[in-house]
Amino acid sequence: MTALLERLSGVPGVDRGSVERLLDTAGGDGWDVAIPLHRFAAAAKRPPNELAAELAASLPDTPGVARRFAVGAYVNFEADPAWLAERTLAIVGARGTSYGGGGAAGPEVCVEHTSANPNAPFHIGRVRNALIGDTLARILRAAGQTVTTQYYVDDIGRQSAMVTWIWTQPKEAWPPEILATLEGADEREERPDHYLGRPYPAVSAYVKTHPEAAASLAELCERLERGEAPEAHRRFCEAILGGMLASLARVSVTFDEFVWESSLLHDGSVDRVVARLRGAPHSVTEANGALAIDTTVYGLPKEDARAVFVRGNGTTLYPTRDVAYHLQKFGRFPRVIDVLGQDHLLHAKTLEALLNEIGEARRPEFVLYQYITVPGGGRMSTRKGTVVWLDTLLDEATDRARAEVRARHPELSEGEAETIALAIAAGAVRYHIVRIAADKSVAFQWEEALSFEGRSGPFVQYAYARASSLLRKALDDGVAIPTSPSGADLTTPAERDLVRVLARLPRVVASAARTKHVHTVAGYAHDLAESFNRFYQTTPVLKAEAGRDSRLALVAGVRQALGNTLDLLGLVRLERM
RNA sequence: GGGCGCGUCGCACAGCUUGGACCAGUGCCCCGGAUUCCUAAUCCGGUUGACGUGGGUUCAAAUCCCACCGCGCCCGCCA
Repeated sequence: MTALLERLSGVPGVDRGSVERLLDTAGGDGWDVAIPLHRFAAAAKRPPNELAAELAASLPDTPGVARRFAVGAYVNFEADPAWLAERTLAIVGARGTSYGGGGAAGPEVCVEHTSANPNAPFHIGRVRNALIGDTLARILRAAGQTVTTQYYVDDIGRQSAMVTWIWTQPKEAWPPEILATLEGADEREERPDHYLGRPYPAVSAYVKTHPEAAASLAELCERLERGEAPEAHRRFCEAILGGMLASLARVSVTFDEFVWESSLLHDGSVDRVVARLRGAPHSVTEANGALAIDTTVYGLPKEDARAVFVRGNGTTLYPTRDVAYHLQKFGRFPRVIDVLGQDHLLHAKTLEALLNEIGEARRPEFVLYQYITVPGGGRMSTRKGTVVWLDTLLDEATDRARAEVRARHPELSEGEAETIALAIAAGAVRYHIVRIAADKSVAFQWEEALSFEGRSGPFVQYAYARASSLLRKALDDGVAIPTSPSGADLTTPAERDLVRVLARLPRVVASAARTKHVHTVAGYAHDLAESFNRFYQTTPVLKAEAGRDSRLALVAGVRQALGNTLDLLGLVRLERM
């Protein structure tokens, strides 16, 4: 390949990068790499077919390349399968759990994701943020970067204030329509996010039509901002947040740090942002005393071209506080990534404008995702009864997985079966959401989300379990797993294909880390599992008449890669299922 | 009205960043097969496509550009 590069480098208009990119072309019939020469031929003012034939004939032999030949305007290379198998398995064996990752460390990065208001349980729409963010963090870590994940807890805004507002009133004083939301609920049986979150939608609707309630809520908001929150407020926030985090823990999502919005008010950093925005180039004062930035020059799609950063009553807004939060992040991390829903796009643009206004040159990188909608279309709504709670989905998935595990493995203890069922349920849900590109909206469908077959998390987990069982059996039989196979044994179509997919993992991880497209890793996981299943189905290993050791080594390598891929996706490795 | 995103078999997705073996790949569904043998949550075979529409650039377009159509979200002194 190097020789090819050198030959082409003599051609005017050809740069090394454009040749290297072509090397990722997928393998086809009889070839592993195909280089189209049209563009080089054009630069050299030669017919492409002629150039291809000449190069194919004149390139020096390269280790690992079994054959090269010209077809039309393409030069094709066929890898030596034995060489590829030995080399790939040697690398997998040497890298172990870090196979697929590595690379340059890069700057320390902060990934902020989820940051859902502590006012209600997670529904599966909200959880998309957490799963994209958590998976991205895993991929970046695997790629060699130092990652800190942060959850920004909004304990200042109206959402969390509504919870405190209603719960600090005696129940006798609750409006009937709000009280009704507690019907049939038992505080001792429901987690705090579910129980305390019950009245929220009703409260939200109520204050829209009852001015005195709205005024009372506004007063509470002001108190929160002044640092005069009722003692119970933090308790409610923590209780609900705790419940929400318990949901996320079921799908293996955890956080390194939590940043409470109130802390930015109390340490004066929000005040400093306000002071800097006051003196900003496009700062304006509105009639009622509110402070804003005239965003005309930024072309934001806002009708009045105003980004208000202090209300008429002197309190601040979410964008103002978010500037303070980002300055804090910039102070600690050279690189900052925010995972945001599509509805926050304008906020992201506003944030950039505000940062520009205070002369801050650094910017966060945004990962935007589209919503998960309900089958009939539209967002999930508690009032319309179209909400699917993460916990409900996981419970149902666990029930189904449990039944399947018990049917397959009656010998397992209840505890073992439960552990496996939980892992399968979580795997199905995680995979189902993260397999789709972030910029696609998803119409949620129960049966799809609960599928354990085909392109699913359990499919990948199953392939891993099969590989594990096979190796376990080998060890039980006293067969050692060899570390260096003979590639010459691994030449059936199923083996060659499996080796090729196995060898692809490092490129997949590097690409996913660069583009922040986490779904590509899910796609790869399926490809590898599928390729392994095909091999498994068609190729005897333990009972192989010849080449058993090499096949065992291949299985060990694939198991390693499958396991690493499961880690990247946050799916539990199961040794049996 | 303005901004952003999406539009690929019946359904759900991949491929688009970096045009090239894509006369387009995967899963589900449907039909037919495979288990004396390492887990059948598997595998094999079959059926299914105007890549939203129209134009442009190019030797070459699902991929890049323009327009239009459809869908989603946003355009708050909410977050």
